[in-house]
Amino acid sequence: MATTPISGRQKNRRQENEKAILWAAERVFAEAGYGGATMQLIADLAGLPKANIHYYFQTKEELYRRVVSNIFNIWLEAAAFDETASPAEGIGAYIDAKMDLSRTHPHGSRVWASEVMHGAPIIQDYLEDVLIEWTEGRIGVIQNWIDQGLMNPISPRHLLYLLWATTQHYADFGHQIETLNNGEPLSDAQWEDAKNSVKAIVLTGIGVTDPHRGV
Amino acid sequence: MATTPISGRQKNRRQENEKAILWAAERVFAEAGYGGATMQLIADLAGLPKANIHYYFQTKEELYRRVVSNIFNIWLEAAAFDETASPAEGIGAYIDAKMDLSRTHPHGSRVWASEVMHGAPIIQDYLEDVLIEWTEGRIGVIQNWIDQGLMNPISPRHLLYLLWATTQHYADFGHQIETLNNGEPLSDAQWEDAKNSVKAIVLTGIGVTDPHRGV
DNA sequence: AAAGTTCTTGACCAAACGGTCAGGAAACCG
DNA sequence: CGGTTTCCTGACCGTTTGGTCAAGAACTTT
Repeated sequence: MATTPISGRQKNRRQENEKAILWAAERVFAEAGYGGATMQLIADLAGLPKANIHYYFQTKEELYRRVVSNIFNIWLEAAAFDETASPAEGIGAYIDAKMDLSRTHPHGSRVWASEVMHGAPIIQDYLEDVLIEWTEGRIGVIQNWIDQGLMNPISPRHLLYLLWATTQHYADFGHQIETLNNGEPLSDAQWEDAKNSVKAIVLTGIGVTDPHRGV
Repeated sequence: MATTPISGRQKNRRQENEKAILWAAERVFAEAGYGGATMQLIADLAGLPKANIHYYFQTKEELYRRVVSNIFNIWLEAAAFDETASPAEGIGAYIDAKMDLSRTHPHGSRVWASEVMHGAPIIQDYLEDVLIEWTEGRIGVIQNWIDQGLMNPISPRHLLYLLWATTQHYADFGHQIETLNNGEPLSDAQWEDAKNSVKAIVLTGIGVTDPHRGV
């Protein structure tokens, strides 16, 4: 009775090992890039022999693809906005959500950025399917807001690019930001400051003022 | 007399070869990352045997360092703003200049982004010396504008980050933007559109309106 | 034209890479 | 328990990598 014979012990182990490998792979791919990452480094960080990594993920590319698609799904699920909200609420909440993602998932953001920067050789299909559809949906929402006179008539597409660029910058260029912050990571207060600054510029820029603040 | 025996023929050749190698290296590093780039690929693209590359640049790291520092210098020289201009003129021109750089030097921008994203292992000294100084100077300029009441009191630092992020996004994520543009590169008109959209959001966002346009 | 310097290059390493495999250990199931 | 499947891993392999080298070609200088 000391060792409770849990049914599905193997299944648990499998999940844990896959999780550990994906966790390690995300970090190694983020720090070294796809080409610079080695299966040995991933194995060491995951605390498993290299051959075991290949038992769960047959090739480096398969492992990488899993890492990238995980990130993409997190990003899609965690951050969206729809037409039920006002522009100030919708875009404000989107900025908050994406800034939080940059803080909690910086490695993932960097893997994604690296992949896109190098021409998206592995996940081009994601771009062409899911991302195009998502983007066109959001452009429609913003255009509706404009048509209803709820915000300035700026190009929805370029507004989206500005939002992506700015929020992800805090993850992708986190090292540069840290260097410009005396080598220290941003504190809680500094993250709040960053979020508020971005929201102040963008919400004013599109002609909606934060309803909870006078100027 | 058919072949004019130019003195310094070797010197010319040296310059041309170094130029060709740096040109090729910038592209290969941008497309494959530091780890994924191979000296053989660079050699092939430069049209020289691999051993010759090593004659001009002893190691891969030395070549890479030259590429990155070239980019950094172009970026510093081509884009700046000082207090002689108004915020609208200064920041507007800065956006124009950086957007143009993103269009004309996308590879360089990507190499720089990759390097910073992976923790700046090679050019950390640049970040700590030149970039910190440059940034603090620009923050001072913006703070002066704010103190004189010429623009809204937003955080100069986060405004800079937003400007860097947004303008460089058009180079670093150019592939994604292209995919979202039916696989076509942005046309001249679309680039103008992008520049105007960014300027419209940012200049309105900081409380200065483009003097040459009514709302 | 001879001597000296710089440049060029095919052939060649040692090291590191992604991936394989056989055979043993552990867990599951009847 | 015994049979079957799943999991684990040290040793190994072919390939590619960054880098070297020696011998010759090209250019410069005297």
